[in-house]
Amino acid sequence: MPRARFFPTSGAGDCGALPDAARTAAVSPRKPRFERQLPQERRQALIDATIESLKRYGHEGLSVRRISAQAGVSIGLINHHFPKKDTLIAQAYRYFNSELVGGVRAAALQAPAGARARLRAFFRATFSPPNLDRDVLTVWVVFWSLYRHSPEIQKVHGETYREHVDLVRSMLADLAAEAGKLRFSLRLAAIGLTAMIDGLWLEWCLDPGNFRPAEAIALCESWVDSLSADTTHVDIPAEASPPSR
Amino acid sequence: MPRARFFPTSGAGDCGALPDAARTAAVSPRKPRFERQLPQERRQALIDATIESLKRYGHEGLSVRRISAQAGVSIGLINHHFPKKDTLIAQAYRYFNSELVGGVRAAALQAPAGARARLRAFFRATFSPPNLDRDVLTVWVVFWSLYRHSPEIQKVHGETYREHVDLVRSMLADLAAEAGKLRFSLRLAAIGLTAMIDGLWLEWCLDPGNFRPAEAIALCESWVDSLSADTTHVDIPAEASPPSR
DNA sequence: GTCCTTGCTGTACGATCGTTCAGTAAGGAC
DNA sequence: GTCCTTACTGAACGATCGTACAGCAAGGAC
Repeated sequence: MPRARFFPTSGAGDCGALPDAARTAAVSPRKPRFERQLPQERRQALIDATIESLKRYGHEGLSVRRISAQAGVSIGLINHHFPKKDTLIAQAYRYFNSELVGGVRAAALQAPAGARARLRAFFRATFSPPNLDRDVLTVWVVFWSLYRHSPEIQKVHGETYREHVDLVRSMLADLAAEAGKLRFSLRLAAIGLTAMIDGLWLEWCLDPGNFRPAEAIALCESWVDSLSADTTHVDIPAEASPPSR
Repeated sequence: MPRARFFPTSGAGDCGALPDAARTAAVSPRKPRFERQLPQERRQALIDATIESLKRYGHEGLSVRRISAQAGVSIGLINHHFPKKDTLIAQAYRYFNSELVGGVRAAALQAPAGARARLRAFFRATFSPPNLDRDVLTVWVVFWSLYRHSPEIQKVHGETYREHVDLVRSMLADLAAEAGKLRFSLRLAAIGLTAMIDGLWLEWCLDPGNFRPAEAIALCESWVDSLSADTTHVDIPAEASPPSR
């Protein structure tokens, strides 16, 4: 799956109406009204158009008319390639998430060896484009708003979110192997770091004027510092129903 | 403004159709078809119904038909009390936010004296009902999805979010006065703590099985600990455009 | 060239949306 | 009791939604 394709150059958004010259004077090699594409490619183009439409119009960008206009195709083509609109939405959500998670994962993996270096690269990728983009929040929030009443969206969310947490946890596990016992259990440390990252990302997207990306990175690094500092281990009081994972 | 009114008992949701007995046999003291209310009270009832409708139906709960059904009134009444639907939505958002912020603020203010005690009460209020409720996220996400294209929502968000950040900052200022210099500037410490809180709250609402509220509180307390621990002060490298606040 | 597959178009349909408005009736003033 | 104000109802409007489907046409097979 090719990456870095979030801003498709294909969809012009003003398609559907041909220039007059092409209709009235049907002269010479007669330009075709549309181009056929392989189903697989057309489906990806529709997914790209869906994400772009959400970026532009927010929740109103979810309609088949907006999406088809963005993709430069007719309304009916969506139902030709996807049984229902919801199927397209869910697949767009999956693609959107996998692109973002894949980006930060790749940044972490190709960093110099060592847990701290990998974490640093991970933070830098998280707090820079294309991840740190207000449009990403716009799109994400629309998907979230479908969460409670769409099992498809729930399924996709569960899978991609797990990917993200596992990435964070594996890096913290490496850190623990290098620096000794952490202040929290690995599980809790991953939860806390994920919360810090998500919260900072959310705050920045809502109001980018509040702080600079470098400051967000410094806050994350500092939290990791305090994790591996050899203070007393914190024990959480047990309760009735301990979490399963 | 009375508090603890998030689950109005008024709107039954099945109103609109009267029982047959009340229509056909017009006997005796003839029950009135509806009850007049003061505009102020009816407006609040519609705001309550809006929030309840969003909790139940998510984004689909935004329609005037769902809201009026929830409130047990006719469709036209909404436009009788609010010029446009968006006005009702914005006012519901304001009320929703002020209730939640007001709750945690009250909890912090009536805690025993001392910065740590106030922060502890603040954390406990944040990570317990009615704040820690999946329905709250459902409602919030719908409001967020309107953010980018609604100046009204943006205005309300800016005002109530500022309230929240100011509350966090004042408590951290007290902490600094008691415990000496913090690891970060007051501004950055407030940003980090807010991020940790919001991130944990978000994670829990998306998947309550992941961790217990007590663990979230422990993570927050631990972060405050590391803030006031007298390690070296972290300086963030300056950049081109420093944030204004 | 002709044929055939099928990607693709675009109208049509019923449902639901936000808003309007003419009319009804609740309930206090008197 | 009568009158009057106005909270309230509910049908109707045009716009837009997701989906269905009959027909057009691109472009490879031959």
